[in-house]
Amino acid sequence: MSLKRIIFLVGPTASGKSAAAVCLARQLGAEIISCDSMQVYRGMDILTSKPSSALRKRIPHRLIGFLPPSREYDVSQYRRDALAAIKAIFKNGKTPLFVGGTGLYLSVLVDGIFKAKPPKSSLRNKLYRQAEIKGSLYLYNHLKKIDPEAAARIHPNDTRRLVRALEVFEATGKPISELQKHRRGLGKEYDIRIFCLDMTRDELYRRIDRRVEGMFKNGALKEAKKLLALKLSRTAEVAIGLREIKGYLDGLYDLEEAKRLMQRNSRHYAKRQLTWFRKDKRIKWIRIKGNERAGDIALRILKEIR
RNA sequence: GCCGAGGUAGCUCAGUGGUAGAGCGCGGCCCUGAAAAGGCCGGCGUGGGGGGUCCGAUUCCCUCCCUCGGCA
Repeated sequence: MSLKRIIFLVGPTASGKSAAAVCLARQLGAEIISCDSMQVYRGMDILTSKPSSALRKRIPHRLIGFLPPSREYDVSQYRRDALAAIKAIFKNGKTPLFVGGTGLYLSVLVDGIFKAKPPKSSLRNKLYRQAEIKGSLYLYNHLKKIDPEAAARIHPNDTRRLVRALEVFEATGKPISELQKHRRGLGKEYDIRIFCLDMTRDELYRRIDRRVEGMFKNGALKEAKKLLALKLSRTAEVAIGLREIKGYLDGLYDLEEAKRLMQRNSRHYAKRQLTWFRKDKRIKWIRIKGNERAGDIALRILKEIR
């Protein structure tokens, strides 16, 4: 018996995933599941370039805009929700097609995550306070004693990961490096195909600049104002665009500068995404030329699948 | 045309008689419960062109070119 198939279409921001995905989904008889840490939030539409309602009418999309931006959300919850979505799609007799640019979400699905209880904010806060008072090196040296393997992989300045490793140890009594070895992802049970859209850096950066330009024409400022008035979750509040526009609203610089910063930060983000995808050798790269149309891109991917 | 200031990294600029830095940009990388986050690494350079002095010039001298101010 052959394994059921799950397709992933990933790529840096502004590479044209959404449109290509809908074309591909039609050809495949697939339904789309978003693989994006920001598009889960309601009311963050322009800033996250959610697929248009026209696209979403053509093919069902899941895990988009279903959470208030005040709600905390993380990889583990995403995994749970994504697995449920996969189940539902198979039940419909369709193929799940994941589309998005959040590399961590992708690998947690494919490679799994170790089981753990949700982090306790009291413990986490305590560790951050320690880092602030005694410096992250203090945390690092502590980690080195209890989990040298993890310490070897984490840089002494990477407070976030140091805190996570220590918090896991305090909560479970086991080193995180040990727990991380026990992961089980979709890769074992399904036929996983991963495609990444790719183009020259110049072309990608041009698209990013254009996209940000378009966001402002479509009301990014108004959307950001509305969001900034809310109490945002830790994830939602760091969406590209919010900090930059807040600076403008606070009178630190003009709107042009806010736009420039958004473009630059999006470029940096895209670069990090590419680094992440590059190291995953399972990925099949789809090199896009000039202004290749979504339908043609989908066709090329289809050919690879069959 | 004359006077003044200046031409050094993609940009803005610092510095030195022993082949050059900083910030930003840019490039590479790490990453598994905040990931559009967080962290690490890298100077990427015919020092405007040509000539001279000197063991040695980006630095001193001459000349040409260019830019910006002022006077015409």
